[in-house]
Amino acid sequence: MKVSREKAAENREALVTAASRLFREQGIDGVGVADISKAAGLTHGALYAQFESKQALAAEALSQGLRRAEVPMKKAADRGGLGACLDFYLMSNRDNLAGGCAMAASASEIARQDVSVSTEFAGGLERMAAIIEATLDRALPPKSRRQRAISIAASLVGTVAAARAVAKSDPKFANEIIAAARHVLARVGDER
Amino acid sequence: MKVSREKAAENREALVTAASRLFREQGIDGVGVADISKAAGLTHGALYAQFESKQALAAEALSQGLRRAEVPMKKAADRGGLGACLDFYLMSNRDNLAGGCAMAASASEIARQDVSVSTEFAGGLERMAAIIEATLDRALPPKSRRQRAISIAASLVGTVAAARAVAKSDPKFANEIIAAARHVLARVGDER
DNA sequence: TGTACATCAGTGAACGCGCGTTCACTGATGTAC
DNA sequence: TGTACATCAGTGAACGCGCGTTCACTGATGTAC
Repeated sequence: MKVSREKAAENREALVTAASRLFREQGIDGVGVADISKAAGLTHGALYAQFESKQALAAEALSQGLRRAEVPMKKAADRGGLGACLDFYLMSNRDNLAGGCAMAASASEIARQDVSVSTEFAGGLERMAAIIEATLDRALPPKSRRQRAISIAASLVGTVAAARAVAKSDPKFANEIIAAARHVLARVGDER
Repeated sequence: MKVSREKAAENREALVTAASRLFREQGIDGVGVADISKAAGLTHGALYAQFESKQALAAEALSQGLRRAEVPMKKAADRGGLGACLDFYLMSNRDNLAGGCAMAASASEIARQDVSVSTEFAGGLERMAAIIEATLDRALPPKSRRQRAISIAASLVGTVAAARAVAKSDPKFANEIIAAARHVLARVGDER
């Protein structure tokens, strides 16, 4: 049956939020449309009334998930600089894999998705680099600042992805990877 | 029909090699047992005569792929130090995604695989860190050398995974990520 | 304001498809005598 | 060295299952008069 425009908008939001969470927990290929619809309290038919395809939902869910995660990261960066920003990203991902970074959760499967999903990933990485760049010494040449920021952003994503990959067999190694990144990447920002 | 022990060993090797290549090209979840068997010139039944499951094959394929890739990386590290080692890894992965690093190709889907696959990934990352550590200044404290090596290894994997993810929508950004990592990670090794 | 009706978000059965895995069978291999 | 036979790598049909997507239908919503 038809529902009010307001309710339909809520349902759409619920689908995006459920997809965002499930994709971060299990990756895009690891979650089916039935899982997502069920988590949103709807049937899969409703999903196709709102989105053209699973890929279209994936692009929107990735976008929402990344933009939401940027807010506290930006806050940490503004308050405590690069170190606080790195700490926030690495610690929140270590302690909460389910609610963690969507880029780290899906990096190596993006190439198999629609180009719109890749576009959202690229935008997320670009904005993450911008947050990091804002913490770097303003005396550094702009080119160097951008290089460092991009490299730190990609390294953070890779560090969390790698830590999660080894966590299944060797949780101590996973923690060692996170801790090493904390020390090493902070120095990348300080160095002249 | 039965084949000679020698031929059976060759067939097993062909399955592992085909799986290793296909997994690097398309990820573990992106390739089916039919694809692998066909690429090895066999039927899927032969795969199950040699391996207990797709997961068992995946673990062996990951192991083989990583060990083979370490040889030229170690050579580059021995000859040209950290810079040459980074260049080799980043350039060979940028120019040959299909034949590239199995860790970068599968990082974010490892958590969904059997623990044996995670174990192989962890071993590969550990050995990669060892190759990098051997290029670092021997005057540095051992703890710092290991931290740097692990962080660089995880960063390299993440850099290539991120570059591949954005390459589908923004190839120029992909190259920028690779180039930034070249400059920045080399300095992580030099810095006192 | 009240009535008639077109709209369309959501339901749930059904679609074809490819997945990983199983299994009865084949027939060359390799062993026992 | 030659013969008889057990072994077992490989074949290919079949299994159940879950996938993403489609579609006829429902019925409350929201519009037109």
